[in-house]
Amino acid sequence: MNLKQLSEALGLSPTTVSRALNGYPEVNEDTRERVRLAAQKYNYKPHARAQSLATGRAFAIGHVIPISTHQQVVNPIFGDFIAGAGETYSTNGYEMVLSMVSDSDELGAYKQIKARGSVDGVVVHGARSQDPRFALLRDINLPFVSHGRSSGETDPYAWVDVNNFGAFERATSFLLELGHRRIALLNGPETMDFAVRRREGFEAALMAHAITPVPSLLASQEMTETYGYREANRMLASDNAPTAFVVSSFITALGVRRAIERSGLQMGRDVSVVTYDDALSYLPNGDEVPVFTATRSSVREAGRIAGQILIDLINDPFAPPKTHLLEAELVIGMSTGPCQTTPS
Amino acid sequence: MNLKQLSEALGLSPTTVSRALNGYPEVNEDTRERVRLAAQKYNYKPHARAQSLATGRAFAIGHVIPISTHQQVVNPIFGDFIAGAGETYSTNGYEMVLSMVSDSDELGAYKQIKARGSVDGVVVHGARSQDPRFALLRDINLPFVSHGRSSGETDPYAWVDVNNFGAFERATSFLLELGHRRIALLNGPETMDFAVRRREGFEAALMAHAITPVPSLLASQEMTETYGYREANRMLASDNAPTAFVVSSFITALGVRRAIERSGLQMGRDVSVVTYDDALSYLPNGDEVPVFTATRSSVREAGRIAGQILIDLINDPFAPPKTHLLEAELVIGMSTGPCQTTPS
DNA sequence: TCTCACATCCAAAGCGATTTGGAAAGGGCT
DNA sequence: AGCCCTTTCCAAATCGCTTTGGATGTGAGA
Repeated sequence: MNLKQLSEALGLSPTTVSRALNGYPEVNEDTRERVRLAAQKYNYKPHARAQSLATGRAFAIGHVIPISTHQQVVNPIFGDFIAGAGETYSTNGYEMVLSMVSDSDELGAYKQIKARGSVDGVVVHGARSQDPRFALLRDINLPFVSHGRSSGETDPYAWVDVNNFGAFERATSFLLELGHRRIALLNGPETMDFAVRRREGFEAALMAHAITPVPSLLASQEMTETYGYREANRMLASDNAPTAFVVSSFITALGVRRAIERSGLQMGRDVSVVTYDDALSYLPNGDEVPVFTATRSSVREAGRIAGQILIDLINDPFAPPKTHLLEAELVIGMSTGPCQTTPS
Repeated sequence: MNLKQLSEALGLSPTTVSRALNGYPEVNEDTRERVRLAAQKYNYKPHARAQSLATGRAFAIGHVIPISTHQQVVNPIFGDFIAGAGETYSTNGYEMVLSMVSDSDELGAYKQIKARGSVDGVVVHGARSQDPRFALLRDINLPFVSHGRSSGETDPYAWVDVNNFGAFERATSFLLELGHRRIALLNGPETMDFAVRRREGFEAALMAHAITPVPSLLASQEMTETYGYREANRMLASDNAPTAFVVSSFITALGVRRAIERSGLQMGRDVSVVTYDDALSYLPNGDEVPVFTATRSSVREAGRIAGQILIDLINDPFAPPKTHLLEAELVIGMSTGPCQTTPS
């Protein structure tokens, strides 16, 4: 059933039917109601492609997901993020189109998306410190919102981000107050902007206690479970092992816990762990009482907000781009306790 | 730059330019080359929406991701699956459009997608045993491929699946051969077709050793980490605790390991675990030597194959629908060993 | 009665591609 | 030359919608 057929069935012109359904004022309310009922009865839905050709708007938003060319790792937070964004889209009548692209030809992917005209805007995933994508997107005039900030950027742009600096400063301070002095950081890859901010927050907290960070207690890699296991093992076996870990990802923290237990130690008593928790739906942090002490912020919520900011931007391209800084909350779990060893 | 502008720049008609680019024979090879070069020079890409309006094909494939209304869990395998499908799409010039929809109005989502004409076909995620989606999709004439089979279906349909029965029969047999007799199964929700097949494989192996399954050693829920922890804890604390676990998901297996270690036992020595492993990119099963003994099949590969099957089906709707059964391999890790306790 | 404003509806022209049905030019044959 | 067949190109219709610019009818005011 298309518009023409529907209009014939109603004895009206396509113009009137279109206007009735789109809420234009120049149509009688009785007629509008009649049209509405008929549309429902015949399950008429405007053909999206035709509609977008006529309006010049795609009513779709693109997500370009970079996949690291070498490691081929799909970021686990991605599912929950787009679930959040998807909620926003569906309530606003938008579709979501996805491109998985190896990060080497990501820029080309944006150009192509723009030329093909299949989306009204894009969400930039995994902002890096000096990120060439921002300049490109401005250049080709494609509205965007970024998940994560990019420190290199001077011009304003729309973003959603977590206060990574604050979260890691707080997590580290919490451990310091428990008496820990040798604290390790298992960070994400520092090509990512968020990872840089997290390290800075970590270091700021140490500095405030007059402690200089030890390079051997810093790691920065793709955040897998085995990464946590391997690095924690290495550090725990070293000469002066850390008494506490700050970890950038829940999954990596699972690996850290495995290493701790493999060493015959007990997490929370012998070694403390604070992890960042994206609140992934399939990785809840325990039931009533949290397993890990964690700085937590829902990535799904971030997705919801990002979607809304982008839609607002598309509707009003000349408004100043909105930004949203989420604060991570510190939840106390069973993975932290006072430092046992007397500081040397 | 659109087709008309490009044709004017070339001094040709839009018709000829279109034909040149689409490989039609009625155009001189020299002209074709000239057109090609100009298209490249101006970075001309056909406008996807216009193209699909004219051809009646969207060159896009839909994925409807059901989110369990109550628990709001996004299936973790989803990211890797669509990464695989995405590879196939991009090499074939297709886009991927995603809808996250709460499973209560999933059927409506398909109807809407069809009416809006934004995709040429859909991938059905998470096939259930009696699954109403198949009838609906046939009814509205929307090509589809299913990830997972549906036992209720009698008519042929396209699918990709893992030999779940075989994988769990094999895993269970492996444990039986190690001397285990009290074996627990932590399964996924048995509304899912794959979960039913897995239990059947598990039971078949037990039966072959003349063992009747014990209800208290069976669990069937959403496959989170805490689920594994909770259920394993409960079972290990019970009167006659299992000496081995068969687990339906890597993430759940992490919870099982946590429970084992919390009980002061050692995995692989005191209690054995075999898990199903979807080979998620961010959850590798150890480095060189696998942590878990596992039946493994890459869900990303499944995504690749599903995408190809669907595209083939779209190109030739009257061909018999293709199917693909993946075999899971059994990899031996450190989580299994001979049964220590003498059978009672 | 005539005029004007307003409410209500419609015909036709886009949007940017593909595709049908020729038209024009060139070459081979009688 | 005259005819026909190829080769090479093009004008115009089409896909399903929106939107511009009227057209028609009605009632109020003069």
